[in-house]
Formats: sequence, C-alpha cells, structure tokens
Amino acid sequence: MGQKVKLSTIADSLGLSTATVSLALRDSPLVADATREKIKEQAQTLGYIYNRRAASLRTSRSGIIGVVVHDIMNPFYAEILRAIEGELDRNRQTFILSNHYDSVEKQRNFIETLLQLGGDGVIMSPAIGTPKRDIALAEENGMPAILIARSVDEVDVPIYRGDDAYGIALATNHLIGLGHSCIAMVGGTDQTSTGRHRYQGYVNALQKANIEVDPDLRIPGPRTKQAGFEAAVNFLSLPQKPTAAVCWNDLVAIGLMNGIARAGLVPGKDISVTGYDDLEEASIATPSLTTVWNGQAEVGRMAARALLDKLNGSSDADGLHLIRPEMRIRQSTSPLKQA
Amino acid sequence: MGQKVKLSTIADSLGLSTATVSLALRDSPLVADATREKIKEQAQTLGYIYNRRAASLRTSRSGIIGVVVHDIMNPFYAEILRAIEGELDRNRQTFILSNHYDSVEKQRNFIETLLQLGGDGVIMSPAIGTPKRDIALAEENGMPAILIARSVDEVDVPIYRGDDAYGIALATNHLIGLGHSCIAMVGGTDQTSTGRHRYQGYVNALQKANIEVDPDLRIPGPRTKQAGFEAAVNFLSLPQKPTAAVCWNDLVAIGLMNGIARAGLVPGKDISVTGYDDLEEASIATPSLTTVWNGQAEVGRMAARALLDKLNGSSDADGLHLIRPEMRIRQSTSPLKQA
DNA sequence: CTGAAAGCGCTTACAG
DNA sequence: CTGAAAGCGCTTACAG
Repeated sequence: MGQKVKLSTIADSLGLSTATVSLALRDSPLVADATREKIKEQAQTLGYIYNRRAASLRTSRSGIIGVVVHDIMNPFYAEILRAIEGELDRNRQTFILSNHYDSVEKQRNFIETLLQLGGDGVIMSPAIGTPKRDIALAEENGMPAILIARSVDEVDVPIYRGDDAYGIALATNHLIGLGHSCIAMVGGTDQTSTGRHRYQGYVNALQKANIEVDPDLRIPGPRTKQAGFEAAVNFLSLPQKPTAAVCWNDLVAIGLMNGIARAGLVPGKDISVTGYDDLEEASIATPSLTTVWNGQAEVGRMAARALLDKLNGSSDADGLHLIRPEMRIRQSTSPLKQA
Repeated sequence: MGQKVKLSTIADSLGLSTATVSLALRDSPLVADATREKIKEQAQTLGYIYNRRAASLRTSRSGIIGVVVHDIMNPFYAEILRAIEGELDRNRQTFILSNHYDSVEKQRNFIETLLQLGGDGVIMSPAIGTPKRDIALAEENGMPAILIARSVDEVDVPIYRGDDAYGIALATNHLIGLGHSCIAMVGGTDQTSTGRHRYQGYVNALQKANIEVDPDLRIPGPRTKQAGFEAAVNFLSLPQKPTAAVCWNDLVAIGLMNGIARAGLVPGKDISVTGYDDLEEASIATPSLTTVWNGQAEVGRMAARALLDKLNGSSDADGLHLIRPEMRIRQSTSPLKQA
C-alpha cells in the first residue's frame, strides 16, 4: 500500500497547485509544455493512480456503461457483446456486464447498481416481463438506455434488433421451396416479443403457400443446444411425421441435429433443419447449418454507437431500428425425398 | 432528471441531519426504529439513489471486483465466470468483466481502470507473457489479485487451477488402455503454463507405457472449435496414421470430430478422440465426448471465496491450489480396431 | 500560464 | 439517540 499518491502529492513535490497538475494530466492547453512534461514525469515516477470516483463525483460522468443481457454465455449474445466491446473500447469507456437470466428483479438490481456507480448509460436486452417503469428508472435518473434484440412495449428509446418475422419467413420459404410441407417449428416462447414475431413469421409463410397450419407442429420452449437435443425425441414422435424443422435458433438446430443423428437418422438428408442467427459455429456444424444471418455484430455496433452519440448530445436514434436478416444456405437442408 | 435527491434532501425534508439519515439507511442500531422507518419511507418516495462514488471516496471500499480472462465467450471461461458470479452476487459485490485476448497491454489497461475505480480486488486468468510487475501493480495499490486457470512464475498470490499434467495423463492412459499406441496431441501452445503442463502430461503417460514419443504427432495451436475443425486435415494426413487424438480441450475435440466426420470417417469408431474440461456441451456432442472434468465451477467458486476472504482480512490462501481432474468416459473413444 | 477556494455527496469520529 | 463539522480526491470557475 504505502500512502496514496494523489494530485496534491504531485503538486507539493513540484511546488505547484493541484489545479495545474489536474489540467496538465488531462492535456489542457492552458498549461505550459515544460510544466506539463515535468508533471507527467513526476506522476509516472510516483506511481500516481487517477481516482475516477473523485473525478466523477465532481463531473458527474463516470465513463462506465452497463450492458445486461439474458446470458452472456449464449453465443448469440456473446457475438453482440464482442461488437459492443470493440466500439466502447475505442471510446475508452469501461463496461460492466451482467446476466439477468430473465429475472426482472435481477435486472432492476443491476440498473440500480449502475445508477449508484454513476453509469453513463445502459444497453439492455430486456428480461421477459420488463415493465416500462424499469427503463424509465434509468432514463429519469439521467442514464440513457438502448434496447437490443428484444422490444418493450410503449417505450421510446432506441431499439436495435433483427426483423424476426421476415427472417423466419425466409427460412420457412426456403424449406417450402425444397418441397417440404410438413414443417415443424422447434423452440422459442410466446413470452418474448422475439418469440411471438418468429412464430408469426412461420405461420405467415405457411399460409401464403396455402399450407395448413397445424398448431401441434409447434414444439415451444427450447432455446439451448441441450434443450434442442432433448426435443428431438418429441420431434421424431410427432404423428404427422414432419420432414423439416424450422428452429428457434442455431443452438436449438444443432442440438436437434445431434438428437436426430443419435436416433439413427441423417440430419440434412432424412430431415431438413434450419437454424437462426448464423453463429460462428453454424458453418462448422455437421452437417453445416442452413440458417438466417441475424446481424449480431451489426446490432452490437449500432447500439453502442447510438449510446455514445446520445452521450454526446445527439438523440435522433429513438425508436425501432430493424436489421434485415439474410438467408445462408448450407448442408442441413435438402429437397424433400419422394416417398 | 429533475434535481438529484441526496442525503441532505431527505434530511432537510424531515428536519434531520445527514448523519442520521446516512446511519438509518445503513440500518445502524444507533438510530431509533421510528426514525429509521420514517427515513426509509421518505427515501423511497423521493426516489433516492445512493451515490456509491461518494461513499467509496470516503470509505475507500467500492464493492467492485474485476474479472479478466482470455475470452468470456469461450465456454470454459464462461463456466468459471458463472460460478464467480454466483458467489459474488451472494455477497452483493458488483463485478466488472473484461477479455484480454492474451494482450498484456489490454490486461494492464484493465487493471489500471479497476484501480481508478477503486476496485476491491481482481480475479484474473493471466494473459500470455504477463510480467509479475503487472500483478504487483494491483497488489501494491491495495487491490488483491487471485489467479485462475494459469500460473505466473514467482508470484505468491492465490492460484486456483486444475492439475493439467495429471488430467491429460488420465486421457492418454485411457487411450493406451484401449490399445491405442499411435496417439496424436492436437492443440495447445507452449506459451502458457497450461500448454506446457498438458503436453508434458501426455509425454509422461506415453513414456510410462514404453511408447515412443514422436514430436511430429503433436499438432500445436488449435484452441477453438473452428481451429480443431480445420486441424482435421492435418491430422488425417499425418504419415503415421494415428488412431486416436488427445485434444487440448473439448472445443478442439468437437471441432476435430466434425472435421473427421466431414472426411467420411466415424469419430469414436474409426478414430478415438478425447477432450478436456467436460463442458456442458461435451455430453450432447455426437458422439458424446470422452473427456476430463476440469472443475470449472470449483475453480470459480473457490477463487471468488478466496478473494472475499482476503477482503475480510484472512489471507491464508496464498499459493497454488490444484483441482484434481477426473475422467469422464463416453462414446468418442473405443478399443483399437485390429487391422 | 498558475493558484486559492469551493463543492461534488457521502461517512465518521466527536460532542452532547 | 441525534447533530455539526471535517474530509475522501478530484475539477472548475474565478482571480491574478
């Protein structure tokens, strides 16, 4: 430890005032070059550590940005976070990460902690059931919020996410184009906006192709590889014998393919499977996964940019910004085999 | 925004002093019950937000703990982080996460930022080439450090990691026991302590079984699924035609199996493959992965505990703590086929 | 170009 | 059981 080196330590040792030292260390042009150099050198040799708490107490800007998502370990969020990190790093912001695991309470605790630390802003993929007052809590205390991946009704902050209904329709149409008509939808939940949009997109595509929608072909729930794997049993025992599955995301699709393979069938040949997100992993799965690119990196980058812009005074990013998904056709889908 | 509600706002509105309000909000027994209740109610209605920067400036304790690892998106670290998170949450500490991507500079920046924020401690999986002075930087400024997963020479802080040499020998012996003698080692690097220990463990096991060690059977480098997938080409074209692969970790093993399958061979039957870590994913891979449990959750939990204990004054955890790995036998390994 | 002084919002002895 | 006052380490007008 030793005794703390602070501005006044440097100032005293050089016979200057703390005001001058403070200005010099932040490269103010008010300080003479020679003085500045001398001060910086001294700071270095004394091992001075800038106290951001003290500074931010004074300036009420902390350089801290919070990010809270369902689960940072989920590769979907991980890819978004990587993009956010890149953007914030470039702007020398510290970011604090948290999972809410879809607990509104955990999410609120995080927002409160962030406020206590004087966070400059927050990027969040809201937990299921997030009330708008939780977002208002941040905004009203001067901490702007940006939403990613999911919407919250009646909230007018910037939102960045993929166009889910459009994207899932791409996948469904792809399968219909290959001749499939008995197509199951595996995974997702009506409790999130994303879940509702994706199911709706699937239903729309079927109807447009005059294929009857059978609610029993929906296996709701799975959102992870493990759950997709376990869902294979249900999927394979559906009385309608689907020949294809539109999956909630890549994780579910990969899990489902593993489950199908375990049962002795060949995914991509016996059963066509589509994913969603186009994770890095999708292209190295076996078979490589036909999926829908969902622009994780775009979402992360744009959300971070929007927040930084907002902190710098501009605020024209409010409202919904949809990323347009794109089809990625690989080996996990193939034309319907004639019986 | 409105004007900020602070202690004095509450104090003034109730005709009390800030000292009393401060004590009441932190449940000091010095304050009369009735007064405390009144104060808490008022804080609630005014929407008071505790200013931790101000408090920590005074107390020099921030409730912030930093965690920096190679890559939080790597499931190995993700599983450790999950355990750390659980332990810190329980103790109402905020944790700040960062990747260093094996950049010593990025890691040092993080440590400095943490010091500036008044971090109470740091848990780190040190970047390749971390000099001991970077750890000293934290320690000397009153921020204790705990190492996980990797060691740094000549540093006497607590270290929690698996016993890599022992663990990889378990995997190697398992394959030898199945009759394999031409066993490749895929992935890892001599630049980390972990990499050196694992290769050494592999070499030791072979020598003990009187199997000649062929350096060409080592394919160094891969540490990700993608890299493991790509390494399959090299692996399959080795002139010695190995019948088994000891992989650096589960990710490499799963990638390698995918690559092997892509080449028309059946992993687990034609080629035996072992992983390392026993990620959640290992058991749902196809074939399910024979691997070595590496105690990620243990490491995370113990490291967090050690740090919290240290912050509370005890410090008997210095030095190396090895978690003993265990074999998990599944479907990706099988007896050597007789030619 | 540099310095003296106030203040950011808390907590903590110290009095009473 | 409650209050007055100092101080944590900065930054920012304001003077000179």
